[in-house]
Amino acid sequence: MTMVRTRIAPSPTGENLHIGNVYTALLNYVFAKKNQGQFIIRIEDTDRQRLIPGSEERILESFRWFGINYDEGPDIGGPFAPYRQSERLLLYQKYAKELVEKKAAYYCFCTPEILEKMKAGQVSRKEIPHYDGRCKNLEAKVVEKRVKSGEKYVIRLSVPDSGTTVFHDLVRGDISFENKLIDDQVLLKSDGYPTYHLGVVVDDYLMKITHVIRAEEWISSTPKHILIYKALGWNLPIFCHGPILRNPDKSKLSKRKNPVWASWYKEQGFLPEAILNYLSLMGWSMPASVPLSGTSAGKPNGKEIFSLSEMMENFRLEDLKPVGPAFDLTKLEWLNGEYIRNSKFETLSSKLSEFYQKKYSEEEIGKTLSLVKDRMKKLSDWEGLTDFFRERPKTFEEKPDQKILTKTIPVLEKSVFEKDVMEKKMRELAAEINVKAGDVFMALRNAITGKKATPPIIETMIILGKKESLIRLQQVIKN
RNA sequence: GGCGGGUUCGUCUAGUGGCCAAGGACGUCUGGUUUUCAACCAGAAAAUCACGGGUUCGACUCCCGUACCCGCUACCA
Repeated sequence: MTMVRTRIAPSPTGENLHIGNVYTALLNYVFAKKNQGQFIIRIEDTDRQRLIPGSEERILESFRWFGINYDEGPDIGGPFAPYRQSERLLLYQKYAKELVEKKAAYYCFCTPEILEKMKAGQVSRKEIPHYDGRCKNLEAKVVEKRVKSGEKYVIRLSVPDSGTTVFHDLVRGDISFENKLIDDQVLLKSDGYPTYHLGVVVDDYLMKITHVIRAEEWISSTPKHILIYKALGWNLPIFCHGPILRNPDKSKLSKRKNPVWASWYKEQGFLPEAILNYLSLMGWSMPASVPLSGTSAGKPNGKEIFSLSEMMENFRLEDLKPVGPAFDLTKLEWLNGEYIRNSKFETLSSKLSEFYQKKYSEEEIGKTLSLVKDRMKKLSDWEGLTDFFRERPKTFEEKPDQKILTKTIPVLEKSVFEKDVMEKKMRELAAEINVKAGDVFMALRNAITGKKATPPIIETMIILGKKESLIRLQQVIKN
C-alpha cells in the first residue's frame, strides 16, 4: 500500500487562518496520521489581487498554535519544495502548454471587456452564462503569431461537449456531471499565474497527494480537475468532500455572520484542544455498532470530550457526514469550560499568564485560581472574575448593608483569618443579631468586592488579608 | 435559471427494515446542594424522523416524486 499523503492548501487572502480551514486541516491531519502518512501545507497564493501581506505567516503560526503539525510546508520545506504556488509558476506554465499540445486546452485572447459583453448578451437572452468557445478553434499559426506579438492571453480547459465525467466520492458515492454543462475554465491567467484548478491538480500530482480531502464547495469543480488528470495521463487521487461549516442561519460560514479567524478564538481565550475537539464533533461520528444507550453513541468511548489521539485511533473518512453543520459558539464555550476545569492547576496558571502576555505572573494567578477555575469558560474570563483582588471596588452592584457590617467589624478585628474560625463567628453573629447567615456573607461580599456574585467571601477575604479586608469594610461604613 | 449536494429535538448528533410510541450532548426550564454566582447532582419540556406516494407482514431506515435549505455557476479560492 502506498503511503498516505494529505494536504491543506490555504490562500493567504484573509486576515488569518479561517476556522473552516482548521476543520478541513483537522480531517486531513488526523487521517494522514492515523495511517502513518504525511500531512503537508501548501500555500495557494495565486490570486495576486486579494493577497494580504503577512497572512501566510499568521496562518502558519495558527497551525502551530493548534498543534496541527505538518511534515512539509513553505517554511520547513520538504522533498517537493517549493510549497508556495507563486514559486512554482514555470511548472504550471509547462503543464498548461502540454495540455494545449494534447488538445485538452487552448489559448484564448478574449479580453475582460469581450467576456463581459458575452455574458451580458447571454444573460439578456436568458442563456446560461458560459464561455462560448470562440477561441477554441483558432489555427495554431494564428495563435503563435498573436502570442509573439505580445497579445495577452489565457489558457482555457477544452471541455468535450458530449459525454459525462463521473467520479467517486468517499462520503457521497458516485457523482456525475454532463460535460456539455462544464465551462471552459481558465487554467492559466494572463498574468502567468495558474487558477486554482490548474494549481491543485499539478501540485497534488507532483506532491504525490493520495487523498484530496476538502469541503463540499469543491464538488462542482472536481470534474474539471478530473479532465486535467486524464488529459495528462495522471492517476486520480481519492476524493473526499466533507461537509462545509455553516453560520447559524445555515449559509456557508462567513466572517459577516460568525467569527471565523483562528486568531479571534485565541484572543477570546479558547483552548486549541477544545476547539479541535469541538470541530471533531461536527460531521463526524463512528457507526455505533453497539447501541450505547445513555451515552453519546458514535463518539470515542461514548463521550463527546476526547483527545486528538483518541480521534486518530477511530477516524475513517467514510464516517464523515455530508450534512453541513451549524457552528455553535455556545457549545464551544461549554466544551472550553470543561477543558479549563479539567486542566491541572499549574498548566492552567501558566496558560493564563501566557494568555495575558505575562501581565500577571503565574504565582499571582495561582493565588486566586482555585477560587475562579470552575467559573471560567474562557481564559479571558479570569481578569473580570478576579479584578477585586487587585483593586478596591469603586462602585457597588448592591448597596452593602451598613447595619450588619458595623457589627462584623469588631468581630473580625478580633478574629484570626482562618476559614473555619471566621465562618463560625459570622454565623454566631448572624444568630445574635437575628439575621440570616447568608445576609451577613452578602453584606461582606458587597462591601469587599462591590459585586453580587463572587467566589465564597471568607476565602476571598483570607486571600486579600486581614488588613485589606478591614480597610474595605471600614471605608464602606464611612461613606 | 442550470448543475451538484443535503433534509432526525432550537443546535451538534445516535439510528443501515422489527431492539425507536426515536437515545445522548449543548442550550432552556424545574428541583437539590450551597454564603451569592458558577461547578456539581436529580428531573422536565423539546423531533407527527421535511412532505406525498410506493415496496414490505413491518420503514426514520429501501424506491419515486415534491418542497425547502446549501454549494457551484469568476483571468477568487
